[in-house]
Amino acid sequence: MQAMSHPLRIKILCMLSSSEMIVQDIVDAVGTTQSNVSQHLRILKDCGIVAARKDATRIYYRIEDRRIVRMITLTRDIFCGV
Amino acid sequence: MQAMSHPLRIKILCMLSSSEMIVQDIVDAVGTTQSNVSQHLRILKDCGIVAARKDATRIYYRIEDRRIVRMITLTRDIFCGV
DNA sequence: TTTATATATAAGAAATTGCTTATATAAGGC
DNA sequence: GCCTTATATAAGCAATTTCTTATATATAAA
Repeated sequence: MQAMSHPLRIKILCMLSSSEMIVQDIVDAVGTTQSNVSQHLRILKDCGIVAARKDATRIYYRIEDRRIVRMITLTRDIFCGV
Repeated sequence: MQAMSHPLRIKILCMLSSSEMIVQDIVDAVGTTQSNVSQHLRILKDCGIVAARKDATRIYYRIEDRRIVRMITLTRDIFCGV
């Protein structure tokens, strides 16, 4: 849960809860450095919250567990107004 | 969400999700100092996650929002095995 | 084989968080 | 009033987290 509770990581998880994304698109969307995003993704991956698949040079990240998606949705409902 | 994601605060919220409690009982249950618990409770209160009511010298803490309870329950389901 | 693109990792400074210790406040009992 | 109990707050150190900068790896393209 601590892994999910960083503003940037929540933002990433919100995006990933609708579809998988490659790193570069996440970088563009959140507006920070590639290195920073990579490090946050690693934290999420190490906890098993996201999974990655490789396609040539690109790496797609996604949320595997449907319950994590539910949790993100619930969080958004509560804190971003229903 | 960050406010909820500290081990001790999750423990406190788990307990509060079943019933309101006074500070001293929380202190006894989690096994740390009174000061430490007070500080964690303040963080939770400042975010509006818990509310307090006073009865003479005792202060009862509780979770007001049912959705917070749902969130704690969901978290427990996910991370403590269904 | 060199270059460019996509991503990951390492290292260290800066910022934040958490805990401890000490003190403050408030209420009740003597 | 003074003592005790319940709780809160303040200050400072320790630990953790975050971001930046630099470098590494891997694949594709030229």
